[in-house]
Amino acid sequence: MVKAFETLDESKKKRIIDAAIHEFSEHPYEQASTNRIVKEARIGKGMLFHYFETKQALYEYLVDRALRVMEELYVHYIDVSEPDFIERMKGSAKLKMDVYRLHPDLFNFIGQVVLEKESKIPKALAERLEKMQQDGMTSLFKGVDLSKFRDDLPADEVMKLISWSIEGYGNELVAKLDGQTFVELEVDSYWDDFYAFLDVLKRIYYK
Amino acid sequence: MVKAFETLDESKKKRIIDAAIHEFSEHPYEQASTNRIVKEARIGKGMLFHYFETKQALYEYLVDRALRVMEELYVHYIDVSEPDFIERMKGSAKLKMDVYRLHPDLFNFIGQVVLEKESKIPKALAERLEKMQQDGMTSLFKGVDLSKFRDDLPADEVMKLISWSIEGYGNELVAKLDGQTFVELEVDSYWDDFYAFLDVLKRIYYK
DNA sequence: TTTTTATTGACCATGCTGGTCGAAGTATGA
DNA sequence: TCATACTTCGACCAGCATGGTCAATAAAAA
Repeated sequence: MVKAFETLDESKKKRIIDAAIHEFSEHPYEQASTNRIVKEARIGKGMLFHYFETKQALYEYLVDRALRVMEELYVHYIDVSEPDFIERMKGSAKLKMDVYRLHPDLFNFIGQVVLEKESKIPKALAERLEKMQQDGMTSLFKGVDLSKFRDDLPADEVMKLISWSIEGYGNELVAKLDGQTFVELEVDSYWDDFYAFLDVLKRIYYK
Repeated sequence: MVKAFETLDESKKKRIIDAAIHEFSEHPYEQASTNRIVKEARIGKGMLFHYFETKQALYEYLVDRALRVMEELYVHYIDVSEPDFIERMKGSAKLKMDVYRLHPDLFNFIGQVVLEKESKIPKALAERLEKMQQDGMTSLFKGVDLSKFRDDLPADEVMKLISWSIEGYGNELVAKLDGQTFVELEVDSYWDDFYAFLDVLKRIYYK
């Protein structure tokens, strides 16, 4: 039962969750292996199935947990009051980065859950996931001060163009950094470059 | 031996290649199943291993073939003489679409090959693949008439921004069309929209 | 008819799967 | 000290899918 799991050593609990999230973030549900999970978590196979009745139960526990973490973060940290679109995107990028630093595997895990063709999660969870995606979308685009945009283009087109540009910038950065272990000091300079890039976007898309 | 395979009925040969490419485009090497391949190709298991000694040999044959097709297409159809960057991107998008229409699974297959972590292909093939990616990149960016660009931004930044915008546009379109079977007639209107979008980009990034 | 070639799919050893369970270890309490 | 309860382990299970083989057959050629 999950009860037994909840009253566990905090560190062992973390080890198990991390191992499981890691496994499920790298393989789709069917391919994810409970054997690898217990190995990485350094526990016996029996324990995992003592805490969680089935692989499926473990998976649902993880999805619920991941959603909880994300909901928490989004509610607390997203600044919907910022009317400047690009500034809002900046905040969102920072949030994303923070989450990534705090929970490296969480993003990929949720990504896998979304990708899953035949959804392995019960309807209630699926709906929470959907809602989160929806909310994330609207919180980025709603209540923006459109008057700042150049007015030879529809505002929604401008916002799309800005998002795509930022996305492209991010992808390029990730590709460039891939494999590198980046020193703390350098990080700041990456942010500075990013801010400069955002200023370029302002010059292009703002009045 | 491959010899036997080459002298095969053209239609059966195609059935086998298509089935194999399909399988390898949907699963990474290890997960791809020879059983599914022979089933889809409607041949006995024995035949596959009569034509190709091992799964690995089949895989290499397919990679070689895919590279050949792509090299052919790129050489014949890319217009490196077009100095207008956005027009060149337009051509590239059209080419991509044509290839996709002609060989739907080929793109995904090559994608899988590139993704493969521990490369399953011998060095010679890997180098050809690398070269193709390199060439594709340079053929897009080399010899462009930079004087058309607005001059308050470095030319390479402009080109990146344009590429990212087009990529974003494409992704959105694909997401929107996902699952729909699109009628021939509608396709033209999608292209029209795309051309209009390219004009917007010209307005933004050209003098 | 005989010989050669093309083709099949049942079969094999192997390896991994989610899940079980008896046993051994540890803590608690009398 | 002994007995009871709770953890923890990993060998083990049946099931399934894998890449690859090969004896048997069908088709074609001689």
